[in-house]
Amino acid sequence: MSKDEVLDHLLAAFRDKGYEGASLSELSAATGLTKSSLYHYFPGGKEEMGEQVMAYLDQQLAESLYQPLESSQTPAKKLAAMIERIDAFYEGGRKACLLERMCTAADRARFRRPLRRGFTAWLEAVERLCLEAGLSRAVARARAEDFVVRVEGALVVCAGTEDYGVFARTLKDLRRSVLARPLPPHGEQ
Amino acid sequence: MSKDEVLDHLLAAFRDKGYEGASLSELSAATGLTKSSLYHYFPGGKEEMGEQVMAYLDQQLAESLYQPLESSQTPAKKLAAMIERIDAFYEGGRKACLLERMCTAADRARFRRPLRRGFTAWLEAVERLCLEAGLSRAVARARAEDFVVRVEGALVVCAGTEDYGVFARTLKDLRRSVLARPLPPHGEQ
DNA sequence: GTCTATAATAGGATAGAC
DNA sequence: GTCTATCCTATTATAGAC
Repeated sequence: MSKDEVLDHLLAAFRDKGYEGASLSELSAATGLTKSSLYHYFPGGKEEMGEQVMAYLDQQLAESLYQPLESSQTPAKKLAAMIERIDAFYEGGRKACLLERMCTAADRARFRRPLRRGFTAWLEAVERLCLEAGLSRAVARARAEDFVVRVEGALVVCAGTEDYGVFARTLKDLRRSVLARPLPPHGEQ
Repeated sequence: MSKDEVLDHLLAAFRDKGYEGASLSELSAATGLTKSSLYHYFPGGKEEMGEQVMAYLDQQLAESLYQPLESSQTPAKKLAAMIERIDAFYEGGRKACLLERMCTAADRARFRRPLRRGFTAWLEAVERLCLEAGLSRAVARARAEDFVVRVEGALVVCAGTEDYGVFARTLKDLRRSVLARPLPPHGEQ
């Protein structure tokens, strides 16, 4: 079995159970490898597994989410494509976000940097797209932040309520609003 | 020590470390009680602690967040007051949400119901406020969902990036937008 | 109601054969 | 590279004294 296949299974396990919630026995079952074999791949034990899984996710997201944003398509089409990939990646809100799950274990120093890196890579990718669509730096930054905030929040609310319509509605609204021209503020009663 | 004081400390521990991440030793240290004393309060062990902590949170939120929404103030003032309490409760994004943390442990049947209950109570409270402000049922429902989604998402992004400005900006935008009259859609390039 | 002491188990990790 | 067998520690949980 290739390293990437192992990482795929570990990623799924950490994402479903959380870092502390996924025991070595479960990680062993998830990969089909014995604990000892896991230690062959990851001499640093569970922490190294978590670390490498985060690096693996980072690479996966760069390939499937961020690089397509650098293509020569229109910003609107690239936004729609990214949102579609996000929907598929999180299976319509049924799968949690690894980054969110790893926040719980952020007291472990090894995870703080990759965590921040994971979020900022995403934020910056969306911000670049907004800039390309002609939004100002300040608006682009705010829209990117709102985008990531709402995707993460929708995943949490889906997990808590088991109402996966939340994710669909959130993505639909983001598709509509992220690149829209900013409006002058209006009276809000 | 009163039961509520014990629950306060347990709530903080579960919120900071997550359900699996908070060991009995830590819960013991957090409360100042020995493990055995904890079992006196919670014969069902750690699961019962988690269960009762969720019920305790439910009651706290009802008192401090939802009941004030039933007062005779204007909707705008009640919204501002709730957002201020949310800001204080989560310490400007520095404290996680217990509900979010418990989602990881949702495979334990005992937590699924209180989790859903916790989220729906919040959703319904905001929805009632939106209705009171004259929004249609459909818009009120969507605004409430967006409200909870964005608060939860902002907490996640804060935890991941350690940039607590995200929480402040999210709350500021919610204060402005939640009760605003809906606009007719406009061309979005 | 709080403690000391201890059980029983599961967790993470290692040694060494093949 | 994968396995069996094993170690040590931490974890959840209980018994029983005060």
